[in-house]
Amino acid sequence: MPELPEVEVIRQGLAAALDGGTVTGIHVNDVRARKRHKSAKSSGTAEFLDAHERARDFEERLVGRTFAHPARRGKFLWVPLGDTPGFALLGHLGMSGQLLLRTHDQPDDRHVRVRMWIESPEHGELRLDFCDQRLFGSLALDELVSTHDGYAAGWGAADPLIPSQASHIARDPLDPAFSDSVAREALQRRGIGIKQALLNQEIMSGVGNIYADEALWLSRIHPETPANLVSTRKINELIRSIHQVFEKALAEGGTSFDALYVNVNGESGYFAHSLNAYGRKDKPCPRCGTAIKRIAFANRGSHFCPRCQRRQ
DNA sequence: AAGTTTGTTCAGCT
DNA sequence: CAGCTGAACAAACT
Repeated sequence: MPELPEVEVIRQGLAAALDGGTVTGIHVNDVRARKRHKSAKSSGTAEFLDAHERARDFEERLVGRTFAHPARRGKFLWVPLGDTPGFALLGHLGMSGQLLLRTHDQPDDRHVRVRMWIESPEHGELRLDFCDQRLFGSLALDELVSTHDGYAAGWGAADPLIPSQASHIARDPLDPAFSDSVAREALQRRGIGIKQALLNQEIMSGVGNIYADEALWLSRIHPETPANLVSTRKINELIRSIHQVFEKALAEGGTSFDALYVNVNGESGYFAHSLNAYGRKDKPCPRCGTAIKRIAFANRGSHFCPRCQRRQ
């Protein structure tokens, strides 16, 4: 369940260890963990063989390569290859993915799907383990393409180059090149519920189910209000609320952080935050005391205060 | 033991 | 083509 703040904490944690580091070895334990990786070569007919062939292609093309500085847009994280311009290791954590930095002698964590051995100029010999219980996350070696607006691709990115698989993702509210008016107009063009629009990463990125509920609670908007019926004033307030929940979570996530032990996962991260709406069904609204309501909406649970957040 | 939960992509509509 | 809906993916929970 990592959303933008959790992914950003991981990016910051990986930066010192990976920047300038060389991949001395790599092993894909579970071929499903890199389903985003598209082989450069044409592949076999059987899906099973195809997956293994692509896993081998991933290993072969990454071993011996050197990493540059990690970057992020929304929930997508990538590490450009310093010695192979135009390519980056791309990762998405899905719902349960973790990128763990370990020393060579540390015991295995659960669900290690891909392991890389790294020689880091700062920290010496390390392991980078991609762990994922539910396998919705994935790694890939991806090609870098130009950003649509010509600005640097995201946080940590120096160049206007973004992995092809993340190029359709909209900028997130913490991105220096994020535009409030572009995001507002994109939201107001849609007839779908405002919450559903927030979860669409092509309109604005980084927001998942939890922070969507929190930001809507903060700005007192009912999740099912059609996006095009939310006033400009309210949309502006909503964008400010998203900023606020992101910054707060980022500040909290960043404090308990150790460069050699990147272990930020959804669960422990969110537990540390004080949530006002998400997961608080039947508990009192911290603002007015009314019981928080939970509804199933677009195949997700939505939590809101029926008094503060009135339906339009 | 079937249902719930989560983010993204894609097929298939209007 | 743009916008939208629903299915699919995986596995640990209850």
